[in-house]
Amino acid sequence: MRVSKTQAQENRKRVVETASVLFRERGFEGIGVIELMAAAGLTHGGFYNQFRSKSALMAEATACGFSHMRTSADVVDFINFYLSRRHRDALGKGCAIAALSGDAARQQGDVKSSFEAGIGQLVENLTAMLPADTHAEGRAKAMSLVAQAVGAIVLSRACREEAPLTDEILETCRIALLEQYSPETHVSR
Amino acid sequence: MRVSKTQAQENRKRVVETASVLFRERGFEGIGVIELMAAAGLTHGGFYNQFRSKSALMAEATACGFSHMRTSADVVDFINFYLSRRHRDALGKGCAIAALSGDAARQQGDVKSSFEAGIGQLVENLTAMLPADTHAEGRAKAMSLVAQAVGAIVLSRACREEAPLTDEILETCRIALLEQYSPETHVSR
DNA sequence: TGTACATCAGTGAACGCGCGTTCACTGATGTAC
DNA sequence: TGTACATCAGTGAACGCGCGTTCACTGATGTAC
Repeated sequence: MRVSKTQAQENRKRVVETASVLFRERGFEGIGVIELMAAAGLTHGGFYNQFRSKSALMAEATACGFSHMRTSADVVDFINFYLSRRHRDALGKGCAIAALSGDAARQQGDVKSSFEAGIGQLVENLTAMLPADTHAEGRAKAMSLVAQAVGAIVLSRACREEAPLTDEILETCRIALLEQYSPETHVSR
Repeated sequence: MRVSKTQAQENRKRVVETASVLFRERGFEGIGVIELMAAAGLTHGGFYNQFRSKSALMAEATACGFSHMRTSADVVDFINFYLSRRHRDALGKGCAIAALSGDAARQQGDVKSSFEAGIGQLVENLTAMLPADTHAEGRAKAMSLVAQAVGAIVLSRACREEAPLTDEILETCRIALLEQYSPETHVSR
């Protein structure tokens, strides 16, 4: 059953978006092509009409999991969102960097390139928000911030949800980051 | 062919240690029972004499990838080692927290418990090395440090090795951490 | 100490299963006239 | 505008493969006498 070109485009887009969520939730190896296509309301046979391989979809789907990040108004906003229980618990809707960096380390160049772009963009966005004498200084600050934010979420997620450590890491790092990057703001504990 | 009890103990230990390295290198899903046992010089059939399941080995093998961490003499030592190219590139011999936290988030409670213990121990070790007025303050500092260190390695590893970003993240965070946690020491750039 | 036998660490074939990928087919869409 | 046909997005069976796990078996170890 052939489908109109616009319909086909929409289907393709839906596959990428569905994959983006499911990869973040379960990892690249945690979801297969068949289940993925079914989740997008299609059967698996058509997959290779649209994508060269599963790996190609990984690269494309990952790239689409970064864009959400731009919604933060300022650094305080970003820190409070990124290091929140809500973000930690919403794997599929959260930051792809935090959810998939570990997996990315074992993937091919195309997937890693997506991550470089995503990390680079996040760092740039934050650089623009941070006060600094030089661009280099701002960029260095942004990079430290991102590393600590990503590290905190990753560590927090590696703990059982009933373990006190999972919240302790998140809260401790959130407060530390607010004090470091926005010292004039009152830190709510 | 039965084997002496001490030999059997040694074999079991070798399996755990081999698994510990291979899991860090390839992830929990990246290596199977058959290849794993072969790497330890055994065949796969005996696996279930020694372990309840692959998942049980994951928990045990992970725990054994944390102990290396205690060799650092002080915080400067730790930071310079942890955020080094050498550590980043030696996945199998490096810190299990950095190598497997992403995978751990999708594992069962037993594996996560191992991570909690590993993270907790690393934080404690660093707390003892950091100057602080109260234990709570030292612990908070240690946690921030660990989050940034782990985040930096994870992000660095998600980049292609030829991408400038991979070294930039590592060096930027290393310098930032040295300045934060050991301000009196001269930072070598 | 020597002999007979039970134990059990390790072997390797086999299990069902889900994976990524291929392919002949279907039938609505898009196009040439 | 209407008709005939080529295109190709999507279908679903099938492929080989490697996975985690099971199990009947082997034969040296450990033990009871």
